[in-house]
Amino acid sequence: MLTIGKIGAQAGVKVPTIRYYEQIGLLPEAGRSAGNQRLYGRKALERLAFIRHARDLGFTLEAIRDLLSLSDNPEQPCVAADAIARAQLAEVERRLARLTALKAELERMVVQCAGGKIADCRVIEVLGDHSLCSTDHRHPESESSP
Amino acid sequence: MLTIGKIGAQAGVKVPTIRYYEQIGLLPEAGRSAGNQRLYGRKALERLAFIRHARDLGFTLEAIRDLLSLSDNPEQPCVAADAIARAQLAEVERRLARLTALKAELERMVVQCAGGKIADCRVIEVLGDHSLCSTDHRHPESESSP
DNA sequence: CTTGAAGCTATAGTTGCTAGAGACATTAGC
DNA sequence: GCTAATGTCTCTAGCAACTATAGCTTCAAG
Ligand SMILES: [Zn+2]
Ligand SMILES: [Zn+2]
Ligand SMILES: [Zn+2]
Ligand SMILES: [Zn+2]
Repeated sequence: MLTIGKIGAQAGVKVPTIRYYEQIGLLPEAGRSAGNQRLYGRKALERLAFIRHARDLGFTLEAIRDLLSLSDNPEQPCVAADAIARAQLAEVERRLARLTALKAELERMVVQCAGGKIADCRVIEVLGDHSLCSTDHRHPESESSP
Repeated sequence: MLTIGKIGAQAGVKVPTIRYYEQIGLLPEAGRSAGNQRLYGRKALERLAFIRHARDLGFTLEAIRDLLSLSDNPEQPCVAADAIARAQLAEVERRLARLTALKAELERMVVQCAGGKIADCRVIEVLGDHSLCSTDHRHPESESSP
């Protein structure tokens, strides 16, 4: 049996994050020691590692919740799991396309600026006027998460 | 003079977002009509469009705050503005690299799964074991070991 | 047996908004 | 002029997915 700090270190997840996962029902309530401290076994560690890995791959906690409940029923067909993975792939491809456009725009900005006064700064100028951009990088969506 | 809904439509920013920007000091407090409604002029519209464009390019509000205060001093050198843009470019490139690895991993997962039971699902299997991955796609910030 | 690290609960903060409630202002049609 | 529809006002709360703090209790090493 491992303490919360130990599985945290093993799975690469911070202690408060593990408690958070338990709080939102992603991890089952852990058993407790005589002194009320959480104790985990091998199954809990595997589950936590699964969550961590899926988070690393950009899945939302909601998607992970579904994946976990699927993986708890090994006899079911895996179509649903594959669909979640394909949706995540599509999402990653969307972000990739957007970031590629952003990169081009930012490169143009920094390359075109000759340095000098703010009044002549190409960065400031372009930021103030999208028509100076070379691509249509609009269409706002999550650009921040992973 | 434009109402909040009008500049919102012109700049492509939702009304509550404009009020939020004012609240956090990104936009100056707007003048008011006799009936206490916000009124905006051309300068405010330009400032809002600047913010919107910078957001579209992925800048944080904190970076935008700095860019705005720089652009308010046109005689200053633009080194600081260029540095912010280059930092943003670096950030975009970092995300791009990570998303590219993620895309490869997700593609591998969905391609390798033959369909069938969850017990044999490659998606579930790989999510449970990072050593089955072909790249090191892990999130850098989350990993800080002593 | 003491001390310091690790654990506990509970609350609040982060970022960049978005949604809702309930009251007031403005405008269009009649 | 009047009414109805829309627009705007303030305020609060909520989203994801944690992270940080405060003030305790418990555990393990020396
Ligand atoms: Zn410049
Ligand atoms: Zn642009
Ligand atoms: Zn499968
Ligand atoms: Zn992996």
